[in-house]
Amino acid sequence: MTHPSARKSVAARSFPAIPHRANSAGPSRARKPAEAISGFRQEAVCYFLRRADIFADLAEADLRDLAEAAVLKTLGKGAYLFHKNDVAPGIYLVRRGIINFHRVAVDGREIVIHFYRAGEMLAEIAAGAGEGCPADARAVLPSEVIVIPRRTFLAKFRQCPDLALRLLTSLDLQIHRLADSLEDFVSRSAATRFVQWLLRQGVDESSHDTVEIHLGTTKRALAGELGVRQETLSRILRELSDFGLLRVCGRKITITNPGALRATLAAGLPAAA
Amino acid sequence: MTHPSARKSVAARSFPAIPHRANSAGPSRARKPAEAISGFRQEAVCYFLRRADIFADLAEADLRDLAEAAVLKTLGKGAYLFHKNDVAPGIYLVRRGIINFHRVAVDGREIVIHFYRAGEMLAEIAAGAGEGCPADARAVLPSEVIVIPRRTFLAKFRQCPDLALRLLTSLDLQIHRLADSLEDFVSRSAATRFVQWLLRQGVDESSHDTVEIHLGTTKRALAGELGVRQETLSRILRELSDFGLLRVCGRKITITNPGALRATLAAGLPAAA
DNA sequence: CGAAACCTTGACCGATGTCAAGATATGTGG
DNA sequence: CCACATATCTTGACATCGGTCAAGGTTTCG
Repeated sequence: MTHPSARKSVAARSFPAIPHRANSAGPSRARKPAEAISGFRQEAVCYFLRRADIFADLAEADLRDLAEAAVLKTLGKGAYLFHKNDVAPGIYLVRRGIINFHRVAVDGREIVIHFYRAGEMLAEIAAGAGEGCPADARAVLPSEVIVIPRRTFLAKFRQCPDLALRLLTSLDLQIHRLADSLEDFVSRSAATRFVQWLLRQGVDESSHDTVEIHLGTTKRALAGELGVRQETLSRILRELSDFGLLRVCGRKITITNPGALRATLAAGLPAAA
Repeated sequence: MTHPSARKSVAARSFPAIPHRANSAGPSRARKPAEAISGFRQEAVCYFLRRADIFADLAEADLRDLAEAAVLKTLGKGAYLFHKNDVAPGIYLVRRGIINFHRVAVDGREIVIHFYRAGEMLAEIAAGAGEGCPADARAVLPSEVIVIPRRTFLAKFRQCPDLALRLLTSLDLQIHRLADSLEDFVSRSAATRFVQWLLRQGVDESSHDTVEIHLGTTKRALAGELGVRQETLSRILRELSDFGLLRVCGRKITITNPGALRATLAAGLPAAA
C-alpha cells in the first residue's frame, strides 16, 4: 500500500507555497517575473520536482537540467493526457487536479486503475521502449501536469544510475498498487473497499474525533475509482449512515466514529446485526 | 498481454543440458540448495540467460559475469520461492516448472497474479530498494529457478545502462499484464477469460485444425489461474463441450474448432442460442 | 429560470461463490 | 495386482453481490 500518510499530505499540498529549507539558493536566485512557457517559472518546476521522491536527492544541477526540458501541460476537465497504446513523450508529474488512469472495456465501461493526484507521478517512460501506454489518462478536474521528455530523462540517468534505480522503485510501487487493486477487487466487497478508501483519506489513526472528508469530485467519479456503479455507492453510503458510522452531506462525508468504522473492516459489515 | 507466440514457444522450449542429478526430491533438496550450483555448468546458464529478452543483446563477457554469480534453486512441488514482503535476493528466471505468483486474501483465498513458466522472469529487483515483494511465489510443480543476485545485477547495469532500460521495460510489461488482469476480472466473464486463456495456449492463429492442449497441472490450479472456483471451471468446460467447441479428456483439452471458439469472443458465449 | 448533470431508490436478474454429495482418478502399501 | 486412502473432479441446489433498468428528486451552472 502507498504510505498511508503520503497520500493524504500529497492531496492536501498546494503548490507553490511550501518553503524548502534544503534549497539555500532561494534568495540569491530571487523570483523571476513569471515568464517562460505559459507563465510558468523554471524555478517553480525545480521546486516542485524536488518534492517527488524520485528526485529527492538528485544533484541541483541535474534537477535543473530536467526542469529546463520540462513542459507544463494544462488540461481542461475531461481532456485526455494520453490514450492507451500512445507512446508517451516522457514521465508526468501531476501538479494540480486529478488524472484518471483507466482502461476502457469492450462494452465501453471504464475500469479505473488509479486516480493520480497532485504530487504523484505517471512513469510511462518505459512504455516508449516497448509497447505504448497501458491505459488511458484523462483529467477528472482541470489539471496541470509537468512533462519531462523521455530523451532528457534517459540521458540523465545514464549520468546518474541511481535515478534509474529510483524509477525502477517507482514502477515497482505501481506494481504493488495494481496487485493491491486486483486483490481488493477479487476478495473484498464494494462496501469494504469503500471503507478502506475512506480510512486512507486522511483519517488520523490515533484520533477518535469525527473527520470530515471532502471528495474533490462527484460521487460518480468516486464510484468509478472504487470500481462500482454509482447506484451501488449510493446504497453503501445509505447503509453506513443508517448504522451511524458516518454522515453524508452533499460531497462532504463526516466520519462520526473512525474506530467503529475501522472495526467493520475486521468484523465485516454490520449486516443488519 | 505477452506476445501470444512468445508465450507458446517459451512454454514449449526445453532446456536440456544442465546436468542435475535426477531430482529425487528428498535427497536433492536435503543438500543445501546453494550447493546445487557446483554441479551446474556456467555455460548452460549463459545459454539459458541469452534466451531471455532482457539479456538478448548483452555482451558475452557481461553475460558471463551474471552467470557466474547466478545460483540455481530447486523447488519441490508446493515449496515457496519467497513470501510477500520478503526482500528478494535478486531477479529470478524460471528454468523449469511453474511458479504461482499470488496474493493471499484475508479469508485465505489465493489470488493468482501470474503463473510464471519456463523462460519467464520475476524481476523483483526493485523490491529491494523499497518495500518487499508484492506477493507470494510458490512452485506449482517441481521447479528450477535461476537467481541472479541483486548486487551483481545492479553493478552490471551501472556498466550497461541499457540493461536498466531493459529491466524497466520488463517491469512495464508486468504492469501491462496486471492491468490486463484487472480489466479481465472486472469486465469479462469467467468463460470468456477461459477461452482467451485457451487461445493463448499455443493455438496457431491460421490453422483450423484441432489443437490439443495439455494443462500441465490440475484443473484446480487452472481455475486458480483464471480466478474462479473449480466448480465454475467445471461448468464452463461442460458448457463449451456441449456446444462442440472442444473436448475434454482428463487433463487434455482438444479444441475441435479454433475458429468457432475465437468467434465466441466477439459474439459472446453461445448462450443456449 | 431552465437544462443538464447528478443522485437516490426500488424491482429485478445474472454470474459466481458456497455447500453438499457423489464419482473418478491417483498413489501407496501389502 | 488389489485395496484402500486421498485428492480431484462433477453436478445440483441455493445464496448473494452487484449490475441493469426505470422513475423521480436534487444540485449546479449558464
